Amino acid sequence: MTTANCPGNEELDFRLIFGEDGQQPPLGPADLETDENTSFYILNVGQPPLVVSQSHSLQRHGGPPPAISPYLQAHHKTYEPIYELQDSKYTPTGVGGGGNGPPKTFECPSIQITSISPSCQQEMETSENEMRAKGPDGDYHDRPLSRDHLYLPLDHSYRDSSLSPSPCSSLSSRSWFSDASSCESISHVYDDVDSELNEAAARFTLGSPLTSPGCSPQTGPHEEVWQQQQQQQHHHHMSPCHSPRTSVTDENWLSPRSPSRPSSRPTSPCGKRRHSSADICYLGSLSPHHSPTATPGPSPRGSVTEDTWIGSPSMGVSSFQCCPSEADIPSKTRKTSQDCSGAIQSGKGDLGMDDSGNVSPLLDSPAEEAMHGLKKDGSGEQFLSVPSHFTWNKPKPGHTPIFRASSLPPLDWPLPNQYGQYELKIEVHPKAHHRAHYETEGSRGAVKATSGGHPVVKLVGYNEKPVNLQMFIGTADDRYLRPHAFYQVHRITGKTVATASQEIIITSTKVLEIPLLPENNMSASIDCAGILKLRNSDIELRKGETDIGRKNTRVRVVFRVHIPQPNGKVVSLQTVSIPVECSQRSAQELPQVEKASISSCPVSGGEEMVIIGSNFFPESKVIFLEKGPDGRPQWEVEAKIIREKSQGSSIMVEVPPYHSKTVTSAVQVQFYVCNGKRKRSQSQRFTYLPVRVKQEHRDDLDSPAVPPMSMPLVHAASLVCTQPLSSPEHSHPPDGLLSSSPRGLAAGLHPLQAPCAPMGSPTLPHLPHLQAQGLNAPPECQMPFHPGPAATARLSYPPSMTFYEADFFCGN
DNA sequence: AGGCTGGAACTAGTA
DNA sequence: CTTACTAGTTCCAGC
Repeated sequence: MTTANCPGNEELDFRLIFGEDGQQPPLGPADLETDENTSFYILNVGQPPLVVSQSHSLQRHGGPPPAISPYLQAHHKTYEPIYELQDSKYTPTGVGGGGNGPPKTFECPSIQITSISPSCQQEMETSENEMRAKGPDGDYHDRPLSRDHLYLPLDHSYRDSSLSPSPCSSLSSRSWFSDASSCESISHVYDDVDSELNEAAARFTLGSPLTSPGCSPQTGPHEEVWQQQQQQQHHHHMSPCHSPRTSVTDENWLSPRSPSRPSSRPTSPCGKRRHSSADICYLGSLSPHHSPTATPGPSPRGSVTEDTWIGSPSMGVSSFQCCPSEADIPSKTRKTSQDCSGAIQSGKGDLGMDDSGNVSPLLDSPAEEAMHGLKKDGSGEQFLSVPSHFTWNKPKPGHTPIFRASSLPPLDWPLPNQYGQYELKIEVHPKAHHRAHYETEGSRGAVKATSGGHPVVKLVGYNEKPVNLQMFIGTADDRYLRPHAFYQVHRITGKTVATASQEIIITSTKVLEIPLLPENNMSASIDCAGILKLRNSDIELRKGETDIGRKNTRVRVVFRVHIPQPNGKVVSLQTVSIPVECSQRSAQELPQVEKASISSCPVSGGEEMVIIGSNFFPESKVIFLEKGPDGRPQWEVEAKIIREKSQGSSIMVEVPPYHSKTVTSAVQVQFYVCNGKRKRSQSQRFTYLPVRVKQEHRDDLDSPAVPPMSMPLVHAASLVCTQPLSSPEHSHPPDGLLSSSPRGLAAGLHPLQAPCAPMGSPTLPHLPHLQAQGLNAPPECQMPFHPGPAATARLSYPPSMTFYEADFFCGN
């Protein structure tokens, strides 16, 4: 969807599409309130409440419509056709569809392009013919596709195509999206569907996956759903497209690759596909033998069946994203951010498009922009960034995490980890390294904890009945937390796995659902979740994908729960793990900072700071830097390493003096450990304090009220004076700044005086987006948070020295 | 036999 | 244009 640099393509003028300023059109999903009064998912209200068919393909093959989780359904944001059960309970409805009367969905804010690249026309015609061939009885409408409309990918087309069994897909979504349609129609539809929403909410409460499969053997909607989900999985296993390596697992089924690819190493001996035009010009082809993505050949893994391709939610859009122009080339490899400030660089992240294309929360604060800028600075990686004036609506600070059961928040929607008496906490965090496996590999096992066990997640404050813990793989960059484009959670099964789980797809992201049972104290050991790496080339070729895969190998594990409330609504909480490095190479080579002894010091510098981490070598350097608004370093200095007090897992440095001694407020800078060119740790935040703040800060640091095991994070102290709290949406603090104890902040306390709340604790309900950025600290500091005893002993650190968790700021 | 691991070969892309 | 390097992906072998 990147259009800024599409010579062969007609440029999209988003200002025209979304109105001036890039504002989204009225009633765009993200624009809708999420409170009790409205739903930002109104677009899906027309969907069948409980069971919907998942994919075109399944239907096309005459198979029964597999069930999907109500969660899944609820998450289907719907720029999609309405489906009706195949057994004549449901058939696609929508404009031109088999339904009589108007569709009960809302037109999405799809982007329409008023021309089509000639190079794609032929394929378009082919596709069109196929579409027509389906006829009204099929999933497609006989209404010819409008060539005058190019439906850009809603987002994550790869995942949409490959992952989602969602009914949302689809071809019909194009037809359904009438030429004449617009969001204007929402208003009159909404009234009609409101009651349906309520109904769906009621059903959710009764029959949602909140009831785990392992729970009471009651029959009912939930059990039905579970069974249907099992059937669904079974169905996929019965897919005609089997992997030569393994059976068709969910993973395979979710694979983006076309079944027609002859080899898992499709092109070069190493399977690297080139971004050739031949690969690129796939658009418009709806042939089941042609991947909607650029993958030219079949996958031996049989990853994606014809069914999944056809039924993929993005088919309705991505396959018609014509124009094999530069837009098809991995846009991340282009350094455009500087050049096209006037043009919109689109894509999931940058435009704030969420998984299904919804305009989603986009953090657009100055700080956020600064963070965007930070990326540009990287040596070699220049990420497309969002011009500051293209800021979509985002969740309003202060939103409560209360949602209708039928309109659960998108996966990239910020959620607190605590609300009221509820708290979702990660009691044991995953290890900082987990080598993800490729599709061409076997599983590399479940994510483990440092202790050797597995991550443990617990829901505190609710013990009434089972709820499902959702888990997915999120990003770990400096932008807002969202599903990771290049990694998916992978369900691990086997005798070594004790925790039940099931996979569902939520807007093209694989989500593992794990029951939290009262008998287990609403706690679960996550021994059933591995991480699958998707090939960068597959992802980057997606339309609309702006995340770059290269060196984007860090993830965070995201956990969510939706706690049912008596009123039929749910409280949605989310917590995220520490960043997890998933690359073999990176894990071996990149230095990693786990914690530091101090988070700040006076501008005069000179204090000793011990950095604890891994992959520290004698040649390692510690660099302090400050970046300007454009993300470029304005000040950079190497800290003096005290070699005699450094060793393998720790480095002691002398904090260099700040370049200006006259600052009147705290200054946020960064430091990182560098093992050489391109071998940097993640940047860590550090704060230089003006003199007047110093004493106060030191007092706090020395305060015995701060228990070693529950130490606020490194940057906590920096929050004191740097960011106004009154309007975080307007003065978005940098990520690290978000991590201070909201509890303390909310209470007006110095962060270090506050109890140790997880970073981003929802006790600051007006800062939900902060937590969503994923920089909340390990709630209970499972990481070695206390002063490392060994290190302390060996290196004779001051007894009072306390280490602060690295905040894993990714501002490289 | 199959899953899990660690290691490394190999290649495309980049500097 | 060539070369060296980097990082991603695949394969192999062992447990």
